[in-house]
Amino acid sequence: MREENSYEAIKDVFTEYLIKKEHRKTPERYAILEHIYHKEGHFDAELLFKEMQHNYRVSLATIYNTIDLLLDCSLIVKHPFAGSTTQYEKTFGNTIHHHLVCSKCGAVKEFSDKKIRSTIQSKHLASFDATHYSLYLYGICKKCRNKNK
Amino acid sequence: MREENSYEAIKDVFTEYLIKKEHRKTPERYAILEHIYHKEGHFDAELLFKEMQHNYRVSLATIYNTIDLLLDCSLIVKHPFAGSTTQYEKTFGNTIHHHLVCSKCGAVKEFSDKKIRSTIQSKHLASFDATHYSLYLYGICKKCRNKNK
DNA sequence: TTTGTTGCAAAACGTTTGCAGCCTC
DNA sequence: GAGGCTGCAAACGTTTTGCAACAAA
Repeated sequence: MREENSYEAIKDVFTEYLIKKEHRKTPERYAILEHIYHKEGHFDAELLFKEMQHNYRVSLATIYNTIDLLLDCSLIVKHPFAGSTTQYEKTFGNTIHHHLVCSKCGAVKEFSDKKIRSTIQSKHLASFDATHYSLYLYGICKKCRNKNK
Repeated sequence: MREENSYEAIKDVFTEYLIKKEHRKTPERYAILEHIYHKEGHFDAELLFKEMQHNYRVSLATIYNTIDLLLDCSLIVKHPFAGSTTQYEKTFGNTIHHHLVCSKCGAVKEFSDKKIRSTIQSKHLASFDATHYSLYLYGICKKCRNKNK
C-alpha cells in the first residue's frame, strides 16, 4: 500500500530525530504522529485532543510537547492564518499546494500550480537545505469581491 | 523624496479603506501606520507599544485594533514564525523578499529571487484578486547544519 | 536505576472585551 | 449631538509550567 509505505517512512524520520536528539520514543508521541498523518487538512492542538480521546488517551500538555518536536523536525508546519488557535499541517503526504488567503473574510483555499512549484523547488540555496515550503497568496476572494461592488 | 511619496500613497490607501468601511480617521491610527511604515523588519504588538511610548501615547488595545484594520486592508501581513507573539510586517515599501526559516533554531533570513518572484506574480487566478504573497522556505540553516554533523 | 515524559491542575501570557469618557463626523 | 474610538483594567482562552507518578533506556 502506498499510504502504508509513506507513513512508515514518516515514522522513521521521527524515530531518527528522536534518537539524534536523545528524546524518548514514547507511545504517546507515535500515537499523535500517526493521528496527524492519517487525517487531512489543518488542525490545532485542541482538535487533536478531542479527536484522539475516542481512541487513545493523551493530555493536552503532551500534544503541545509533541507538536513542538514535530515542528522541530519539520514533519508539520505552522500556518499564519488568523484565528485564536495556531493551525498546523503535515508536510509530507499532501498534494503539494499553495494557500489563497482572503484578507477580508479570512477564508483559506488551496490551489496547486505546477510552474510555481517547480520554480521554487529548483531553487538551491548554498547556505540552506530547504526541505519544504509554504506559499500564501493574499487577496480578495470571489465572495467578498462581489459583496463590495 | 521617494520615501515620502510612497508613505503618502500608503496613507491614502488607509484613508480610502477607512472611508469605505465607515471607520473613523483617528490620529492614533495614523500614528501607528506611520510608525510601522517608518521602520524595517518584523514586529509584534508589544514592540510597537514600547517603541511608540517615547513619541506618542497609545494603548495596547488601540494597537491591536489598528493592527486588525491594517491586516484587513492588507497594509501588513501576519507571519507564521514560531514564538509567543504574532509577528507582522508591512507589505509595501519593502524589497520583495522571501523567508528562510530554520526548522531547528527558528532563525529567519530573507532572500530574494527574481525568477520565483515573477513566476508567482504572473499567476492570475480567475476567482481571486491576489494583492501580495508570502513565501517561506523551511530547512536547516548553515549554523545548525554544521553543529550536528 | 536513572531521568526524561506524562497527566493534571494551576499559572502565565498574549489578546480581547466592557465601560466611561473623549473626539470624529 | 450621536456614536465610534480610546485607555484602562479586568477577563478570556490558549499555551506553558511545576510536580508527583510512571516508564523508556
